[in-house]
Amino acid sequence: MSPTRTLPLAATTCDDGCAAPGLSEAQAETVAVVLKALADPVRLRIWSRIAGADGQTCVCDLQDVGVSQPTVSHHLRKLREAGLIDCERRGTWVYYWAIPGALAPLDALRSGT
Amino acid sequence: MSPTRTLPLAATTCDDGCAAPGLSEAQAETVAVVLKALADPVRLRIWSRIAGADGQTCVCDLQDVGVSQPTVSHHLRKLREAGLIDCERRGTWVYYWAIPGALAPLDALRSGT
DNA sequence: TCTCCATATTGACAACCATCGATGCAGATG
DNA sequence: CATCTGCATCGATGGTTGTCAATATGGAGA
Repeated sequence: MSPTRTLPLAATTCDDGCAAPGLSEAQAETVAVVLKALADPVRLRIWSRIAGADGQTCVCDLQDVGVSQPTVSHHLRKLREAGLIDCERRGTWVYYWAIPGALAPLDALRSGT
Repeated sequence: MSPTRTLPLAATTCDDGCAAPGLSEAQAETVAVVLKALADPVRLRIWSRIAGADGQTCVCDLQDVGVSQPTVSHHLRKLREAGLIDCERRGTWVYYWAIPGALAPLDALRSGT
């Protein structure tokens, strides 16, 4: 209950003429999902190997990134939940590949809208 | 102390001929700094406004993103510590702008190397 | 069926993080 | 000098996350 103010007529804001709306809340949420999935050094290296591979990548080829086997599995699940990779089991081994266009949301960072 | 094994001759690994080195540990660390800074919906919206603005952006124009003023300040600090933005105080108000080329490390995601 | 191997899941724990209210600080203004 | 305002910092808190040891799962082979 503030008293009746009659004088907030002048400069309640700065005059930089800013009106840029930027990303919407929904857009930001979508992009953040991808960014969060990649925002870890270990996951980044795993992703770069899978995405940079010619075909598919066996999990057994990802065990030299410096963390334990369960941790690698944990990171693979995170990348899968973010829609960046998918996998298939063939016999004893499990193979992962990058989902095409999964990084498309990141284009929203490049400039407007 | 495992006993002398003489038979690990066959298939200890799969045969997908994978040899992709992917990002180095140092590279991953660098890229992850930028990704971590942007991997939050609120920071993303703040960044998109600052980076999308014509000139500089006054903090007072960033107070409508849905969090308290101290939280906005906290996010601005995170972005600054990550080298994405810089600021300057002019009189009563503080103005922020995007550091050119700050997103360059993200090019490492696009393909090889 | 019994064993072995590759991978996933579980449970626990320490570290980190986003958020807010309260407070501090620096210009501007009277 | 006193006060107001815009922004930053502090301290606390609940939630999330990366990590590992232990265990489960499921296919292959003896």
